[in-house]
Amino acid sequence: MRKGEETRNRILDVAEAAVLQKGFGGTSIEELIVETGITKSGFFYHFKDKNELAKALLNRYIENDERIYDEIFSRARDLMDDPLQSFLLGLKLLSELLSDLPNGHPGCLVATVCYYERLFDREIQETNRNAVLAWRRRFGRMFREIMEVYSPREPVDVDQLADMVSSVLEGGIVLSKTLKEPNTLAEQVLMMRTFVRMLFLPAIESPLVAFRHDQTYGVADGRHL
Amino acid sequence: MRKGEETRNRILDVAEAAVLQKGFGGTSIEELIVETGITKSGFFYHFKDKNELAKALLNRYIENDERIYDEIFSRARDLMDDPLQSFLLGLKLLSELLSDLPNGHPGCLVATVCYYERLFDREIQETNRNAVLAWRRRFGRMFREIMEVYSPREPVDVDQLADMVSSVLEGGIVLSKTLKEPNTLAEQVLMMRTFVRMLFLPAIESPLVAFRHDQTYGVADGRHL
DNA sequence: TGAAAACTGTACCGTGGGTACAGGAGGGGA
DNA sequence: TCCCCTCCTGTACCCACGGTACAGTTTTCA
Repeated sequence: MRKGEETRNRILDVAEAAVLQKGFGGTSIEELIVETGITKSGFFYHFKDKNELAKALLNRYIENDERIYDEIFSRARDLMDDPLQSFLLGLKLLSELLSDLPNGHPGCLVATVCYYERLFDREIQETNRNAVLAWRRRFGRMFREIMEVYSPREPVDVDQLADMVSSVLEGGIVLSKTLKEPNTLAEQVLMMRTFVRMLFLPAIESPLVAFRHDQTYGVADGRHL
Repeated sequence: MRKGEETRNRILDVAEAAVLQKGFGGTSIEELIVETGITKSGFFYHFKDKNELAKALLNRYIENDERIYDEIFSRARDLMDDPLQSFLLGLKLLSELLSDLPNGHPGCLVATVCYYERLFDREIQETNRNAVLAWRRRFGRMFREIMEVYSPREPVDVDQLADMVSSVLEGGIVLSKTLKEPNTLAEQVLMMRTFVRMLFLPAIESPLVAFRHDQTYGVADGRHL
């Protein structure tokens, strides 16, 4: 029971690293069992086929991903009361976490599955879709909270704004990996942060601001940091 | 000569569609020759191995990609003299082109290669890297032109800003494909457009703008965190 | 100590990537 | 007319890999 879980996780660890580098099709079960130090029979004891492995891999990845976002943004929430400042801090923390990764971000399994879709069953595709929708809900929720206090400088759709966070992350990973510039991803997150800050905070703080906006409480909150 | 080119292109067409749906590892030469209506020997007459196919595929894709951007942004340049307005129009045209794709964007080969890197030789990885660098140069050039006329509301690094256009495109493709929402990609491009507009255009057009700008620039910017 | 869990070992099958090579159709130039 | 070159087809074969089947062995833990 205990032992089984452990071996299973070791396989998943090895598989995840391999899949993110070579894709599912490029990762052979053979190499996984060699690196894990298990036999072929042992492998198929844990996963009845490659699709089953993919399913477990994706679910584990998504859970872990969610956990990380939970931690970061709840920590940011603890440090900042204002929803905007808290979100901005969250993006900062995220970018720091990303730039601390020694070899850069290894890649996103959601993207890997996206570019491999046809070979998986519907269940995996649905899981993947739900993961992206969860991001949308997560960031959407945060932006809605922000909008209860601040009004955006330009009209934006909350879901589209939330999606942009995901886009920049996914795209940043692709750029970072392709360019072999580990820092590019973190920089992109900070660019997104700039966008959000600019969207909700008035650029200049001066008494004149009050004349521009009906509501000025956002200004006061934004100033003290 | 003529005939050979034609067959070769037919193979590439079939291969591109397949690879974008299933990745390189998930695409078998067998299916390509069936769909192209050619024999295995015929296939290997044109491409000595799968790596060679990938190389041709990627080069063709990148060329085509560059051509599309050239067309869009040079058309925008013809219609608008101002570099900012021209760029904003370009993004609008791009988003329209993307939302006109009947089944959504089929996927980006650069991303596919990125998530498959280890199985290709250095040459392909370099080609891919150069493609992303070309995007950076392209958009960077445009932003530099813009900055000769407009000053950004917040300090930004030109390359990072240029990369963000690529990020949003790549990420938007992933989201769009995964969610099976063809329009999401076009919406993301428009969000990027909003960002650029907000960054360079003053939000409110009133005599106060000029006044505020000189006086208090920088107070609101990133001192926090 | 005994049953269930967690494997190992062996043998086998089909598919796919890839090689080798012989040969044929068709067009274009000498 | 002939020949050569391009563009293929056909056949045969090799190995790697995914996957199945199943018998046997060790480890764990209740």
